[in-house]
Amino acid sequence: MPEGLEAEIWRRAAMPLIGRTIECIRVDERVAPPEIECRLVGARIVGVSRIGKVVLFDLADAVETETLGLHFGMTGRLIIDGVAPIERLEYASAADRPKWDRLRIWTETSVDGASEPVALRLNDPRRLGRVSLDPDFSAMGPDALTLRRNELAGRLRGRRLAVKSALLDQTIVAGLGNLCADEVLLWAGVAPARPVDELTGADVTALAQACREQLPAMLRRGGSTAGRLDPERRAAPGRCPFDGAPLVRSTIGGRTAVWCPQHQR
DNA sequence: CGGCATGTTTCGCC
DNA sequence: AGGCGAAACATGCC
Repeated sequence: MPEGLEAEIWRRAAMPLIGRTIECIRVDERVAPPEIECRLVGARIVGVSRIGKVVLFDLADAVETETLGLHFGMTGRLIIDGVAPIERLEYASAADRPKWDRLRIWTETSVDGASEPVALRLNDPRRLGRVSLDPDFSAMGPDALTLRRNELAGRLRGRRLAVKSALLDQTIVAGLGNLCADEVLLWAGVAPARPVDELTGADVTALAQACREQLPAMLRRGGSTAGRLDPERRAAPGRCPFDGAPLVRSTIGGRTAVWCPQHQR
């Protein structure tokens, strides 16, 4: 479930780390560069930002490194000072086993305490998440939360893939995952399998508007599972929350799409 | 036990 | 060459 909305929740939760110095690091070398330890110990966290689904820690005094990037994959979650801002990840284990920690960072304030909570833990059972140094975002599309109609139109120009596949392509729009993509299509009234070269100008406008209006609303309510198509409704598609027509489940781009054939065209 | 799952990367085919 | 779809990745859970 970690989509851009979850990354934004974690970014905000990580703000208290700003100003702290990294004292100790442990990584799972299968998902993180081994040199991270010698490069980052002694560095200071000077900012926390987000691009799409990636949380970024801006560093000062690190060795040949500006930024630490956290990619959560399908089941990664962030724990800051022992607190998980998102306790339950949909489709992921509810457990939090230490053996699933892929990155641990201790800072000076966290080493002090008797209980010694780790300042930052990336806990990921399925190990599809990644830790990166100075990640390259040159190909990344505009962020979904602030997407403008013209930005979307520009990124879709010359393409013919299904609109849902386009929304999930991070080089077209950054931050949307499977749940948010379905939610945006539901609000915009666009069928997920529609090829993008057949979309009208009004469709593109509606898609961008659905992103700008619905994604922040979902963020306030708790993330990508806080939409009209909640996980229960996805699992056993009931009726469309807008018009009551039976919802349909289909596979597009290898992912499950839930949509309403009545009003999504 | 088999099937399914939020994401990204890789492969092979036009 | 590059767009696109399918498969692969890894692993827990129902």
